[in-house]
Amino acid sequence: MEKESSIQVLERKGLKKTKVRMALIQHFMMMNHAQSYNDLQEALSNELDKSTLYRNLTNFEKVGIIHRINDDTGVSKYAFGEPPIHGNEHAHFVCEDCETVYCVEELVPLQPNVPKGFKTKKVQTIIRGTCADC
Amino acid sequence: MEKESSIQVLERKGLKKTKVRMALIQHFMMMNHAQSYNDLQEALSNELDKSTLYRNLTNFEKVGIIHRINDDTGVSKYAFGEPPIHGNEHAHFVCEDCETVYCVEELVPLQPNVPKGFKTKKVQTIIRGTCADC
DNA sequence: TTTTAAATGCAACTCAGTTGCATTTGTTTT
DNA sequence: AAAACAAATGCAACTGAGTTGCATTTAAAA
Repeated sequence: MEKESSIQVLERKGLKKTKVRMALIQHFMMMNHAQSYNDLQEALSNELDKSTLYRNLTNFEKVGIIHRINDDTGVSKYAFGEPPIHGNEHAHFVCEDCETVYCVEELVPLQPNVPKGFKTKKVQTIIRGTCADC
Repeated sequence: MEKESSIQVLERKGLKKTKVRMALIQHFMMMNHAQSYNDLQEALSNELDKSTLYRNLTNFEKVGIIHRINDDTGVSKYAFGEPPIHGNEHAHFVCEDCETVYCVEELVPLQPNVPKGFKTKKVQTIIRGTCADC
């Protein structure tokens, strides 16, 4: 399975191929952990407008290029790849030392029991601990 | 097992018994679902100062009267009771219709497998679906 | 009752994220 | 290849959650 280029990603999703988007996608493909707004700005030398970046993140999430992760910091982070949907679940590991967020395979798909009348649609898991670098 | 009063809670935790705190705790004890800053302001007729409320929430959380919950809205919610610690886990149910957050018993304590070098300390679970009222 | 420390209220601030609008760029049509 | 169109960008101003410093009040201790 060949690795897809940023251009191919944009074509496949039917989005315009702009410099900003290609740089963003290339960066996401390089990183093995989730990126915050600030991480991305820094990676792109702070040359990018705030609203442009946020709008691209929103669009990328909508079409499934990236997915948004909510750790406990109150700051959203984004990682490359489809959002975890039913049957394709994965968990997020938050390092308590360096705050880095990684996507990890979710092996045990837990079936929580909920009160009567409640219907479970999906389950999100956040694992907290220390990462390999800390 | 007798139900504890708000005064007793504050005494047990070694906190000063103020009107604001008693009103807050009484409200938390009444509600069966998590409360946001706005929920609490409304419940207290918007008579309370912003910083006072936030400082009390922070203190209550620190001593374990309430625990903070992070759903995906970016707005913190708080629920009565000890925070979920290891051996005392519970999950949070977020209704996708009304955005209400409930604490539910976590029956299956899942053991996610993480990459080599990663150490799991705790696992947080968010269940999404529809609640009994929706 | 006086003293002391902590809780409250107020105002000003920070920081993430959003919105409206003018300009530019990528893509489509002729 | 040029014109036309829609979507993407940049800018500025805004929103809303949460924080901080400081003066005043209140609960608890002496």
